[in-house]
Amino acid sequence: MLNQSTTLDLTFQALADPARRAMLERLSTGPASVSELARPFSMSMPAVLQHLAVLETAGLTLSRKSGRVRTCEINPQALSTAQDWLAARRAEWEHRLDRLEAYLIELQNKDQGNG
Amino acid sequence: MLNQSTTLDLTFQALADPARRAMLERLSTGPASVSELARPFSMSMPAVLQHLAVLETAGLTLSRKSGRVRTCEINPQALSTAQDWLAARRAEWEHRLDRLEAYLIELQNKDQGNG
DNA sequence: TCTACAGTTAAGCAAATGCTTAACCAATCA
DNA sequence: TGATTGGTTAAGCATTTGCTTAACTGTAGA
Repeated sequence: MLNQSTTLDLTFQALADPARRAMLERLSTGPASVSELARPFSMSMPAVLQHLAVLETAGLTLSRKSGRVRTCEINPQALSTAQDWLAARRAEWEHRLDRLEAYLIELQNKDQGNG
Repeated sequence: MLNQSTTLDLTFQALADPARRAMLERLSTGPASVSELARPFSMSMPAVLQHLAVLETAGLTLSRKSGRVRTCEINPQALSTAQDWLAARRAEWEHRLDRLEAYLIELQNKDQGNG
């Protein structure tokens, strides 16, 4: 098991490329072979393989080879680490904004009391 | 307004670096100056500036300069684009798994009927 | 068996990243 | 006014990334 920081590095890095996100979008509707994943792109096969390796290393996809066909699919546990991190950041600053708002309302009420 | 793909590229790319994530974590608890953000790192000032530029270009942070101090803060609208994309992917393949499960249960019931 | 298909490996290259040092500007403060 | 603080710019450099072409392996079908 890799540490949290490295997992996030690999995950966000993998998601930072439009070709890799397109592949993930395709895979999120069901498994696909390497050449099926390659089809929408005007990119050499080795380039596609490299993108798939990035996704798999990040733990976002899984693949198995049967005969001469390699079938790729989404790793069901994936994405959640990234989602969790984003949700945590969001929760923190929303909490802060809530407190700020509460403080400003409190100030306003005091002002009215003094007016 | 940039197109969706470019926004996602910049956002995920920005989030792919542990130093930038640490800065965002700090900022999610409230605004901070550049040198305050730099303090936890053994990194030159220009390096910190570059990380902050990446965050700001991705729209994840905002900053304003007053006197000689630049104050940075989270851009409240940020993160949501990334979160939305992740949530959509997740919804798609969970939907697919649900259908697969339903199909398998159906098969099982038919088998029992035939047994 | 021979041929085509699906995938893989290796080598190389241009551009992008993440960092450094050095020099510099502008706002405070003694 | 002169030193210090906070930030900025420019230039350079090693590494990584994303791609290419060329050569190759293993499987399947005629």
